[in-house]
Formats: sequence, C-alpha cells, structure tokens
Amino acid sequence: MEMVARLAGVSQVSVSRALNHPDKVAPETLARIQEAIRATGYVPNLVAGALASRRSGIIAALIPSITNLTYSSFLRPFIEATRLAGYQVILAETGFSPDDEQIMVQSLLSRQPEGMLLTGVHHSSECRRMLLGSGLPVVEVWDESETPIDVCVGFSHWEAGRAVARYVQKKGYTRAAVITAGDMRALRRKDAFAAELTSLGYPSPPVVSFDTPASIANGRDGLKQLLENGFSNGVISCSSDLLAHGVMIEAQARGLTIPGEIAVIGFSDQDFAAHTFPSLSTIRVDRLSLGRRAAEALLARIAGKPAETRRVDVGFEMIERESA
Amino acid sequence: MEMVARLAGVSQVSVSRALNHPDKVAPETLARIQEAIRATGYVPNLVAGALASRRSGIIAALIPSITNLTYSSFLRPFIEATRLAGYQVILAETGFSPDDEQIMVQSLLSRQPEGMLLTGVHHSSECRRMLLGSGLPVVEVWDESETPIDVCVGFSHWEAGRAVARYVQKKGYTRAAVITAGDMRALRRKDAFAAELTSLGYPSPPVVSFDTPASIANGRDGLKQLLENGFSNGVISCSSDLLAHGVMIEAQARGLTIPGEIAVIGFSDQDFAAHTFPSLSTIRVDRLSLGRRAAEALLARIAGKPAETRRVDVGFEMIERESA
DNA sequence: ATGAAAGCGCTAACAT
DNA sequence: ATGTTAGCGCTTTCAT
Repeated sequence: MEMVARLAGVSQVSVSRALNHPDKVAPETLARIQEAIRATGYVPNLVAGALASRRSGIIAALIPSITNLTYSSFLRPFIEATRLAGYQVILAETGFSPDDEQIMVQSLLSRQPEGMLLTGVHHSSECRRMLLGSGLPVVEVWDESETPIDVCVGFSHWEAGRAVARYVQKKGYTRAAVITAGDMRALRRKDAFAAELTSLGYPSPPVVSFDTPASIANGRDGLKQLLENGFSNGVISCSSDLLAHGVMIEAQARGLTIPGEIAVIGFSDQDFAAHTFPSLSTIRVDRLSLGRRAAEALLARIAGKPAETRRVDVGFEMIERESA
Repeated sequence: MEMVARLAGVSQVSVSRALNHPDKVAPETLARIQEAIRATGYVPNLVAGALASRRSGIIAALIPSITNLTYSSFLRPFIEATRLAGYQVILAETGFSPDDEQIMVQSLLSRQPEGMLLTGVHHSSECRRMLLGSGLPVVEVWDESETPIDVCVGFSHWEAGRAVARYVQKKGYTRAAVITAGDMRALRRKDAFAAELTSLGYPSPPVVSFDTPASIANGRDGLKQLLENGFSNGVISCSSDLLAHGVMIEAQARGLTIPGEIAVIGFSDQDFAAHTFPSLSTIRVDRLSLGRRAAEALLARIAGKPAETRRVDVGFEMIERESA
C-alpha cells in the first residue's frame, strides 16, 4: 500500500481511503491511485484490514453434511447472498454431532466472524453459552425454536409430520409405515406422523430407522424390512425423497405397483421428485428461499438492526403427485 | 491475552507461547496459564495472530457447484484433511464460469490464504497469471494438466471417454449414443468416446447435450430426444450417473427393457449407482481418495516440500453392472 | 524459561 | 480533500 501511495504521489492513508471510501477522495486522485494499483498489481491484505477495522468480513457456517443436498441446497443461496453483501464464508461440517459442532464453533469464533449460521436448534449447552456470551449474530436454520440463540429461520418439523398423516387419511390409506433417517429432525417428523395417525384412529405405524445417511440403498432395504415384517398394501412415509426413491426402486424390482400396492411419500421435494416414475408425492420445503432469508436475517443482525422478528417460518407444502 | 497473563502472573508473551509452543514453557507455568484461560473463557484472536505470524491458517477452495455431488464429494475429505492439519476452508462457488472464478480468486487472495484448491485446469489467463505471480501453493483437481499452475490431482477425462467406448465394443453393442452435460470435462469425455468409437469402426454417435446441470429430468428428456430421432436398441453413454438414472426412469416409463432395448452407462459411480434397478454400469472415480490426496499434496507444498510429483493421477475404473 | 521491544499492514480518529 | 498519529491483538526476535 505504501508502494502504491508513492507511485500515485499520495500518502498511504489515501490509498486506504480510495479502497474503502472512494467518495471521500477527489475523483482525480482516485483515478491516479487506481492506476497505481493496477500498475503494481497490488492485492489488499484483508487480514490486516480486519484487525484494524474490527470487521473480519467473515461468516462461519456449520452444516451437518456437505454431500447431503438437504443442507447444501440452502447453503448455496446463503453463500451467494452473503457474498453479494461483501462476506466470505468459512464452512465446517459437523457430521450431526453436537460435540463436534461445539469444538468447531469454538475454533471458528477465533476467526472473529461477524455472524454464524448453525443448522438445527439442538446444540450442546456449552455451545449455546459460548455463542450467547459472544453476542455474535447467529442464525439457526432448518428447524424452529421457541428459544433461538438469536434468530431462527425454518419450519415446524412436527407440523410437517402431522401434515403427512392427514394426507394419508385424506387419500384413504388404511395401512401406513415409516422409513426414516436417525437425525433429530427426521425423528421428530416421524413422532408427529405417528401421533397424528394414532389420534386419527390408526394403529401405530411400523418404523424402520437408519443411522446412516439417507440413501437409495437404505430406502430399498427399508421396504425389504417392512415387507418381511408383513407390511403390504399401504403407504410409506419416508424422511427424505432419497429414501422414497429407494422404496420405489425396490418396489419396481419386486414387481409391486405404485401406488396400488405400495404408495410412497417423500420429504423436501428435491429436483428429481417430480421426475421419478411414478412422480413422487412429497413435502416441499423451499430451500432456496430459506437460504436467502437466513442470509437476510443474519445480515440485518450484523447491520445492528433490531431483531423484531427473531423467528421466521418459511413453512412447507404437501405436494400431491402420483406415488401416493 | 493481557488479562489471562495477569491472572496467571506471567507476561502476555508467555500466554502466546503457551498457546503456540507449549513445549517452550515450564510445565507448571503452562498449567497456570491454561487454568487462567479456562477461568476467563479467553478466545484467541486468530486474525491478529495471522497478521503477526504471516500465517493465516486459511485455505481457499473453489468448486463449480456446491449442490453437485461430483464436487462436494471430493470437497468433503479435502476439508476434513486440511482441518486436521489446522486449516479452515473458505469456500466459493464459481458456477462453471472462468470469469467469476477469476474475480473470486482475486477476492480470496486478499484473505492471505496459505493454499488454494481450484476445480479443473481451465482458468482465465489473468487468473493463472495472478496465481503464478503470487507464488501461492495451488492444487488443481478433477482433471489432469500438462502444465499445472502448481500441483494437479485428477485423472484423464480423455482416457475415461475412450474406456467407455472400448467397453461398448467389448459388450458387443452396435449402436451408441451420448447424453452429456455441457461442462468442459464432460464434453472432453464425449469427444474421446466418439473418437474412439469411430476408430473402432462405429459411426459417429448421436449426441444430446444440456447446458443446465446434470439431472434426472435431463436424463429423461435426453432419452426422449434420442428416441424421437430414431435411436433404438443401443447403448447410451451418459456424462453422469444422474443422467443415466434419468434415462433408466424414462425407459421404464416407456416399457423399454434395460439393457435389452436400451443399455445405459453412467459416470463417477455415485453411491446410488449400485442400487438402481437394474444396477448401473459406470466409470468409478475415487473422489474420497482424490480429496485426500489433493489435501496431502497442497499441505506438502505449504510445508515447503519440493514438488517432486506435480501431477497425481488417481485414475478411474470401469464398473460392469447390469445396465450395460 | 521468561520478558521487553518491535512490528505485522492496515483503518480510524483527529488534525490541517 | 489529504495527511499525521495511534493503535488493532497478536508473534517474533532478542535479551536476560
């Protein structure tokens, strides 16, 4: 910066100003400085800038899994929206473990981020304490909370589970089952589904639960297990479209008709859900909007705006297609 | 840090030492300092540390798309491996655009990263120039290059395309077609496939190419287009497992048998490929190993080790399953 | 083994 | 509109 300044015949401060507050520099000086920057190929040092200004321009994001579309599909618009606001994102993967999450939060905090995105609302108490104590703007996404750390953008997994149960009744199915991943939010939907079914007069549905990440393989295996345990002629509610797709493939391999013999409902409306054969009935969650609104909410908090709305509900929608 | 020092009855420097070089501090003093850190809830400021030490502990990673498993599946082990070495990753998404990539590289460079991961080997010349000029350790992945910027970990897309063609011949198919995404690497495989087929005496295969991201919907549409143009009783080489899966679904919807009437070959062996019905023949690329080795290579360069191997070929493998 | 001094490259008051 | 001065919170010599 000193070099650029000499080349432009100004002081080093003026270069800094030209970069950060170009309106506070005479147009002609500005041009000279910009030319000098070009000539020298000067690259500003944001680390030094961050230290001096106490604004790191960094946002930390923690998601359970990068390779899981559920999460990467809201992370993408989040990164994009924060980038347009001048922020860069440091990403960490928690693998669904609150303990690892806590360690990562701690380590990320030392980067002096200006905000943080957390997936879900279940964190270790130490983690909550650190975040609360730091006063850092935090947005929790993909779930809803009565007591968010700061702001929360998501939807009610409980209500989503109930909505599926009501849909099952509306469509007149008499038998129902569940195939689910083992994460807290999926299990909550499963519990709500079972509770609502029961209150509608159904027997408690058989449940197959997997601790491994949701996959087509698990979906196939899940249907196999249900059939072996005597399940037939009913609807299966899956905790993800991927599991549902697996169920469809297994049904097809066994020559079972869908939705005639086995009906299937997915969750989240991934882009392929409309294009399976038959097309997949599912719960749609607008992850693009969720990512954007999470960014908006966090940026507002960083800008110091009062958090009038600490809880944003992006809702969900039951999508009726052919599979159930 | 000053506070911690006072509490432990030492100087601020000793606290810094206790954190960075614990072996250079008397065990008893170390214990006192650690206790003081715990008591105060002190969180080190890595921004200041980075400025003073000139080591940011940051690695920048650029991938075309976060929501595309092709890329996120090598990014994951890369992030994990670099994390274990004490680094944090700033992620940026280029959307397949070399121009955007260049802008992002420039903006990322000002974070003083210690290394950078780039996807592919095709970059704007300005981008290459900046990186070369900066002397920053760079690893280019998912492709191979005669002239890497620094080090390169990938495989030959040309050879992969040829391998598929030879497989097609070996299996005795007489008609072949291609459905491909529009990115440079997929197109290169397509060209190699067509060239090899031709040299084996086949006619030039019909090609359907999509500019949108590979998807099941595109796969279905691709088969539809091929059939409308008179293609039948042959094998279709797809640039991704997702496209291949779409082809299988469309075939099923039309009552075409696989591989009898339509045979399908995918690319990359995503986890579902072994679990479709019928299972999907494909080219396997070990993305876990690729991510790890990219991290290894980059960390070695950061550690200043001479780059004896500037080019690492992780290879690929033709996986024979039922679909072709 | 520990401390004192200097400075990393920049920004934010405060002058002029 | 521009420059001067004083740090930001740490790490790194260098001394003791």
